[in-house]
Amino acid sequence: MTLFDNFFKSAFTVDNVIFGFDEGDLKVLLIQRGEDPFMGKWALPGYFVYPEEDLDSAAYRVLRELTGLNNVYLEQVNSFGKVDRHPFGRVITVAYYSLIKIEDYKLSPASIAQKAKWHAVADVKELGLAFDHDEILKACFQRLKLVVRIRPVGFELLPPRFTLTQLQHLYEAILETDLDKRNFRKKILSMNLLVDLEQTQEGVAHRPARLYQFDKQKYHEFLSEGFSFEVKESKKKGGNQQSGLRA
Amino acid sequence: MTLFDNFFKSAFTVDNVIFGFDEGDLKVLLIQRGEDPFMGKWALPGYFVYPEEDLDSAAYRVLRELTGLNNVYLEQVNSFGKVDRHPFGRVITVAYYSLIKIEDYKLSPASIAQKAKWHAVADVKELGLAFDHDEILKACFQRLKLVVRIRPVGFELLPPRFTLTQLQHLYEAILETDLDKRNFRKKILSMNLLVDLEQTQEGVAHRPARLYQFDKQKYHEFLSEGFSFEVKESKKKGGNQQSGLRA
DNA sequence: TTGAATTAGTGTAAAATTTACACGTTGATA
DNA sequence: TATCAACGTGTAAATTTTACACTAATTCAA
Repeated sequence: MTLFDNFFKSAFTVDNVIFGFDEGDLKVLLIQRGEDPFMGKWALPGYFVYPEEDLDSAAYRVLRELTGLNNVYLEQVNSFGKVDRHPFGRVITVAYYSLIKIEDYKLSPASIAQKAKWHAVADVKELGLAFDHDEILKACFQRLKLVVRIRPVGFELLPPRFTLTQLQHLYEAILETDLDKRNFRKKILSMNLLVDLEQTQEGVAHRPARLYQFDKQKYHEFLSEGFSFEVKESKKKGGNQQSGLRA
Repeated sequence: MTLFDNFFKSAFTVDNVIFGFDEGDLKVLLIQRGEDPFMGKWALPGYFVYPEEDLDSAAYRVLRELTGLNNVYLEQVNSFGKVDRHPFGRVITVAYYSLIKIEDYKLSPASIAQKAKWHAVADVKELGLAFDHDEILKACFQRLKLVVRIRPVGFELLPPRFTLTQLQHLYEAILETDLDKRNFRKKILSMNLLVDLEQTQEGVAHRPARLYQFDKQKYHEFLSEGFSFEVKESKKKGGNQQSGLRA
């Protein structure tokens, strides 16, 4: 309550949906509120935007303080500003989502203080988050579903070495669907973004899978070329082109 | 300057990129600033968000006051909050874009007072907008390019009756590309959203084109079904599915 | 009245992409 | 050494996308 006095009638915050991937599940890092409103409830990590701070910087700050990580993928999604979304006053929040490698996450003082914990996204529906955070999570998850079709997000979410099955499970978790193994592999390998490490898993009670890593070089080429929604250039000199109209 | 005193150190605004389509060009409604900063420069219409007003409502209000229109397509895109984006203080703005039928737009007192004028989007680059409005316009235009692939935006931007060539020009303007006439028609007509009015243009100095209108019924079915990014359901009972991974 | 100008309207074949689908392989373990 | 569990692989059909060029309808000017 005290903080609000510093922020006039309305306040400006960022909330961050931090996605990770582990044990076949897409997860989100939540904190447990230690004060009213919504004491004891799970919520998205977020904080006020300082007067001399850009929005993106604020989102990075929240992420860094909680996870110790920086230089990760972070994207603004939407703003949420319903008049009554915070019971104590007018609070407008800008929602971000970020993708991190869950194994890189270490318990920080902030994460302990805020009782941060990973939750499977699928389980959060029943949990019921504080404020309008269910809605924010939904919007960010939706956005991730879009982005996964354009950007190879595995690079951001998986450990350096991974199997194709792990990658497939990641896509299945994000898209909330089953994928055909052979078609998935065909597609992914045809993108030429993966390097076959010619190593195999160890210590699994079945045929061990090959390990792959992302080709960082090609990944960045990929992003700079084909991004910003490919309208394929025609081969003709005249520049006749054709659009999908519907993907 | 006086207004800022009412809004403490930081202020929240909405800015609205109002798109229209006319004479083969995608246009945007700009106002000419009558005061500092950026006096005389063109800018996006926008205004402060009132304390008791939702963000969307504020965006609608800006749109309504300027155009007299309501019940149009309006979508939030992003927030812009760089510390120095406004020379007089911290102003965080939420950007919206809306699609209107340019022929429905009537001069309002507000549009006269603010010297509102339609500009071809292509020409705005050279114009140079106030604040970071070039960036905002770019983000909204980009978003429109995405949305046009999923949602038949012609419904929002064209007059009730139109020719297929007009529709094609609209898509070409948005996608900034040329489309093949036959392929375009094939695609559009296969969507089954158009009604052939069995009328033709009049008063044109060439073969007159057929007129079409959107089938409002099917348009709404279309939006409720296939929207929110179609992951096609498999025909199998088991639920095996296949994604594009890359549109 | 005629032909020149201008835009409308139409189909097909090749290429590329997507989809559906099943079984032998490998290594661990009991 | 047999069983278990997940790995890894190819092909054919269906669908979608792409490339491409001429005739039709109307106005206008000679």
